[in-house]
Amino acid sequence: MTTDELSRTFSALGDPTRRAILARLAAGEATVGELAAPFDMTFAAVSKHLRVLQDAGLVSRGRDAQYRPARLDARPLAEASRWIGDYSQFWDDNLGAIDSYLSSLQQLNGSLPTSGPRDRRSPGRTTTDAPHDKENPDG
Amino acid sequence: MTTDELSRTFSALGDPTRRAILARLAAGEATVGELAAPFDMTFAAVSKHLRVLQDAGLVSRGRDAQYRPARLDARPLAEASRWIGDYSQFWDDNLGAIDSYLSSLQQLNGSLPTSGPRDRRSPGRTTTDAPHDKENPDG
DNA sequence: GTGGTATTGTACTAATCAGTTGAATAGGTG
DNA sequence: CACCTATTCAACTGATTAGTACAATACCAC
Repeated sequence: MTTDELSRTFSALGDPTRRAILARLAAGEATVGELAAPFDMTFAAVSKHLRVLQDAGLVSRGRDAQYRPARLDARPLAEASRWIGDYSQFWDDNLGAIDSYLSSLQQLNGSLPTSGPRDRRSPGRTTTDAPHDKENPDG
Repeated sequence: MTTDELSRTFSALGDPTRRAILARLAAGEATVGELAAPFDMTFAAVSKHLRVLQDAGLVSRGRDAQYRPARLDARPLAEASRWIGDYSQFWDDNLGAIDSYLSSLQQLNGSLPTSGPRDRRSPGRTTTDAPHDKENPDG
């Protein structure tokens, strides 16, 4: 189903059990049994979570006798962090970006006190497909 | 059903349509119609995506006549970024943390060439519940 | 080889999800 | 008022997900 890397990463992180597994793996590699211990869950369920993390590239597995130790692979996290980082201006820049964008538009428009640019009263759609003033963070 | 904030945020980000919506909203608030335009999808579907983003706190809605303009709210992204940031040592620290952890354990163990600490040959589980050398990033 | 431990595969269930269609609501315009 | 636009609600479908139980596999020790 050709789900992109970023989607798999974020989806994998969307489950608290999987985040806890990653947290555990941050302290070093661990077996399924060790990973399953804190949870009220069968080994098979944890094994499935590991499979999801593995498909997202967040975990790689080894082999040591019966054991298949899992270890953290943080590279996809770096990519996810980079994606989120593209929005950092919207929380650490005191929302300056939004404000300046809106005020620049209201300057052109002269009306509409709080709600920004609403101009289309005709069915013909203005070509508002990609009005990004920076490149689309989604790639 | 009592899904935590972080899970909702990451799950919301796990869909490329929703990420594209956020990317569009980074350029300023937009109506459902505007947001739906680039997608081969009904308005209702986009409306549902917006509901998910809203439940994750990533989007807030306004009211302007028939329009319910959506605008980006990046605060949950900051939290998500902070969570991922707890793992940044594992990608920008040249994997030093993992290496030092493993070598310190092998130093204690003296055997097991590549696979780290595998010691439990008895069913009694060693209390390996929370062996973090930093506090659990999951809270 | 037999038995024990660790892990995964298979088959199943209940819940959630992404999407649809079509009706309903809310508001502006003639 | 009737009509049009924008959006959401309700009901439905097909796919995915998180979990289970149990069998199968892989490996080690005796």
